[in-house]
Amino acid sequence: MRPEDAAAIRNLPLFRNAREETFGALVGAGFLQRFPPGVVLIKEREPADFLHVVVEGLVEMFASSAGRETSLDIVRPVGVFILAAVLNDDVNLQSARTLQRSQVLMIPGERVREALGADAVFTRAVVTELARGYRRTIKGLKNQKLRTGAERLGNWLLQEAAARGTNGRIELAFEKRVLSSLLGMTPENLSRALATIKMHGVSVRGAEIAIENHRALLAFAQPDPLIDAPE
Amino acid sequence: MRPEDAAAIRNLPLFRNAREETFGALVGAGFLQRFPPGVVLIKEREPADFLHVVVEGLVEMFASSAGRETSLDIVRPVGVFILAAVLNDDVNLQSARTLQRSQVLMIPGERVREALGADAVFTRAVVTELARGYRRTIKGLKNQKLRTGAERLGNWLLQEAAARGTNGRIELAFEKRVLSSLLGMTPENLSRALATIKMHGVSVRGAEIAIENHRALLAFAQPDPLIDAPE
DNA sequence: ATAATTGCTTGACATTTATCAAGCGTGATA
DNA sequence: TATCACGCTTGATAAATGTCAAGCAATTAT
Repeated sequence: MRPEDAAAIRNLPLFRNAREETFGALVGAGFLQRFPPGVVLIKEREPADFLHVVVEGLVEMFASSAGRETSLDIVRPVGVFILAAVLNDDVNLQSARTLQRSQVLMIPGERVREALGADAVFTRAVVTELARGYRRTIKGLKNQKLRTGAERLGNWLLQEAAARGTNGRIELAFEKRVLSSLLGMTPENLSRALATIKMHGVSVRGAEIAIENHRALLAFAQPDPLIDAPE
Repeated sequence: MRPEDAAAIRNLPLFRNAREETFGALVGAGFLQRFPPGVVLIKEREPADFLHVVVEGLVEMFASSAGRETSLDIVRPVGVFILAAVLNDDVNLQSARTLQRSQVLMIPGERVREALGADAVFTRAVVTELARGYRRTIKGLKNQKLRTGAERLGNWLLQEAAARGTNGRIELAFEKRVLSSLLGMTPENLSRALATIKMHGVSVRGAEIAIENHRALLAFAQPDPLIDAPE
């Protein structure tokens, strides 16, 4: 592991204030692996044996049922996934696959659960991280139940633009079909939603999306901090 | 507080193995209050000052945005709500209102956060409870994104019947409009979904619903443990 | 360079869900 | 008992979303 990667992981809220031995034990027991795009890292229904940390790249969380599939989250560096399943030593509710060439640190779940008993500061960080993930998911549920597809798209664009601080210019880091699934619609409907949203201050050319008229998009999307503010 | 109520709370996974002083400090600092039906206990957007424990009755968690409203969960005795917001000392993402005459224990959030540092066993229980709530919400999101309204209804009925062990006979404990909102549809559409589902082994008479043909309902609803199993 | 693959878009249509309006039935109230 | 209020149901219609099919455009492979 490159020192800068170790530093980035150490800087995660989850590890930032953990004792040095805790961090060492967790990362020391972990495997840092590189994966090409499109690799399935974990499958729903299987036991959550490892806590995963996305060090580099991009990972899609998704789930299937009765022949349908949906994307639930995109994990960017440096982010963690299946923490809840690991802590409760339970099966995965989601699958994960790489969207780009990615580097992932896998820490044995057993070690994570051990660390809980040994390091109170780490435990407190786990509580905070879990609570955050919980609240993120509640926001996702509200987003899904209270909005139409086009509105979800509009708010997603506003969030992305705000997160990147790139003055309303967004370059999609993954396929539109993934975005459509994340937003809870079909690829066809994302195309149409993008067409609709062009009338509300957005321009689209391929993977390049730009918010030309911020005010107009705000009026259309009606963002709500209790759904859209980063958790 | 009646001794049997204290015992019921003590028996919550959250408190079961906590140290006696922890439990005493938390419950001692709390207020046990009775409310008639329809009372709003907490409002979204407001700081989460108290951890709430439903000792008796029934509480609906709901949220609004841009003029729309949806129900997110029903909390039964003995259940806890807004744990995540309390732990992160953040605002509520949901509102809560009583559906029946209810008895609610309110524990100051400050005390809960203090107890986190003082009692490792309690902290571990908080981690487990949070992880459980997290996973429950992910299941809710999958339910919403991967199914039609009628399918959600079918699976809700199967869950209820299984939870009560009442041989497929379900008596609704709250209005159908609440159920419709919980299932992510309008009251009108719940009526239609109930009509549809009569063709799949279910009979309805007012608030009395019965699964007459379990096999047929299973075939229609296609329950999935990764969505429907209790967490 | 050409061909083939792939993802995206568009159109036509079906299904699902929401909205608006009217009517029904039960339980509460006078 | 009669009336009223309320929640639920049903019908008609509209909006949102999904499906199927065809075509387009950019990228990849040959």
